[in-house]
Amino acid sequence: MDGNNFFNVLSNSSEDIKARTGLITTQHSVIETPVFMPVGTLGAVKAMEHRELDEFNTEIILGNTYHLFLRPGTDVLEGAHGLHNFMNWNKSILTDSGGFQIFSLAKLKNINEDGVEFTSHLNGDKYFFSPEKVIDIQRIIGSDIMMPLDECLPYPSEKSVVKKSIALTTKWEKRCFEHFRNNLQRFGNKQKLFSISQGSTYPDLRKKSIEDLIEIDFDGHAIGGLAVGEENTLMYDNVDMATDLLPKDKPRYLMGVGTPVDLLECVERGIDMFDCVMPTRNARHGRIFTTYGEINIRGAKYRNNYNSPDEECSTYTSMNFSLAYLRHLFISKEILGMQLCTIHNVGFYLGLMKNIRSAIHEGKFKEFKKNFLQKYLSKKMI
RNA sequence: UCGACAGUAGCUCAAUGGUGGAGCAUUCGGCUGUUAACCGAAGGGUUACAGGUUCAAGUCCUGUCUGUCGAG
Repeated sequence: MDGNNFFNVLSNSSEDIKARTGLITTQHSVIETPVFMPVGTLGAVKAMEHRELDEFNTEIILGNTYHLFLRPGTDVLEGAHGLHNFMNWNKSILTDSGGFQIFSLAKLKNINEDGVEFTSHLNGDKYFFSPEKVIDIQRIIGSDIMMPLDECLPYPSEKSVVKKSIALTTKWEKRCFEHFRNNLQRFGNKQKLFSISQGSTYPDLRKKSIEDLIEIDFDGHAIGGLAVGEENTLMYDNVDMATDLLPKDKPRYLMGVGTPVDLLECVERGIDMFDCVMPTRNARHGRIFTTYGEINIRGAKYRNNYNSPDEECSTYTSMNFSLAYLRHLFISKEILGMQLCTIHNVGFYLGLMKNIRSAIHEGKFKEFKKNFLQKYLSKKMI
C-alpha cells in the first residue's frame, strides 16, 4: 500500500454516464469508491462506536482540523502520536482543513493574503491560520488525506466577490502544496493532499478555479462551496461541469453532500467521494432515512406502530426495533434512541453506496437509480 | 372546629387595578466540508365558583368550594 497506487479506477459505467467505481488505497485501508465518509469532527462519529462502524466495513471517516486544533489541541495529538492512535481508529481518516468552519462559524475574522485571523467559538481566543499552519496541524493529526485552506463563501455571493475569493483560495492552496512537499511526514504517516475548487455557482469561475488547481499535482480534487443553499439543479449542473474538467485518474470529492438523492445524482456525474453530517445529525434529531423516504420518528402516528422502520433494510436497528419503541426512546430522551437511529442512518447510507458500486460494476446504475428513487420518493410509509 | 396561606394553560409558575405570559409537556416542521441529544413554529385560558366596588378586576371586598400548613 504505497503512494504509487493511491487511486485506481476499477470500472467506468457502460451506460454513457460518468459514474465509475474505484479503489483508494491508503496506509490504513482500501476504500471502495464511490464512497460516503461518515463525519467524525472531533475524533468521534457522534453517537457511534468504532465497532459499530466496523460492522458496516467503514473504511474512512472525517475529522476536522479547526475543531481538533481547538480541542484537544495539537499538544495532546502530538503526545498521542496522531489522531489514529489517539482515538484508536485503524482505518483511514480524511481531515477537512477548517476553512469551512472559520468562514461559517468563527467570528471577527480578518482575511488577507497570509491567511485568516479568527476567534474561537469556544472561548473567543484569537488564532491565525495560514496555509502552512493548516498543513502543519494536519501533519500532527496524521490524517491519510489532508485538505488545504480555502475560503468558502456563503450563497449567494456577488460574482466580483467570488472572483477575488477563488484567486485567494488558489494562492493559499499552492502554498499548502509547497509546504506539504517540503515538510516531512510525522509518526510514519504517509499522507495525501487534495485541492478544493470554489466558484460558487458561476460556471466560468468554477472552471477557472479548477483549471488553476489541476495544474498542481494534488492527489485528488474536491469540489467545495456547493450545497450551501442553492437550487439542487444548480449544484448538479456545476458538479457535471466540474467532473468534465477534473482528471480521470484522480479521485473527485464533493464536499458536504448530501441527501440520498444527491448521492445518486452526483455519482452519475462522476463523483467518487462524499461526506455529510446529514445521516448522523438527522439521526440524533429523530429523522431517519428509509427505503420509502425519510420519516420523523417523533411523530405521534408511530406511537402504536410496532413495525420495523424499514422492512427492506438490514441494519441492526431496523431488524430489531419498532417505530413505536424508537419513538418512545426519543420522546423519553433516552440516549439509545440517538444511537440506534445513527446506526440505522449510517448503515442506510453505506448500504446505498455499496449497492451503487455494484450497480455501476454491473452496468445497471440507471436502472438501480430509477428503482431506488421510485420507492424513496413514493413516501409509502409516510 | 378555628386560623393563616394558596387556587391563572396538561404541569411548575409570572403578570404597579389598564391588551393574561414563560419554561416544561403536546403536535408539527427544519437540519447538506457538525458551535447542533439542536433550532423553529403551532395549538392550548369563562384566571376555582357566585356576587360586589370601579370607567376598568387575575389583582381590591364578601361569601362558597378545594388544597396545604398550624392550633385545638
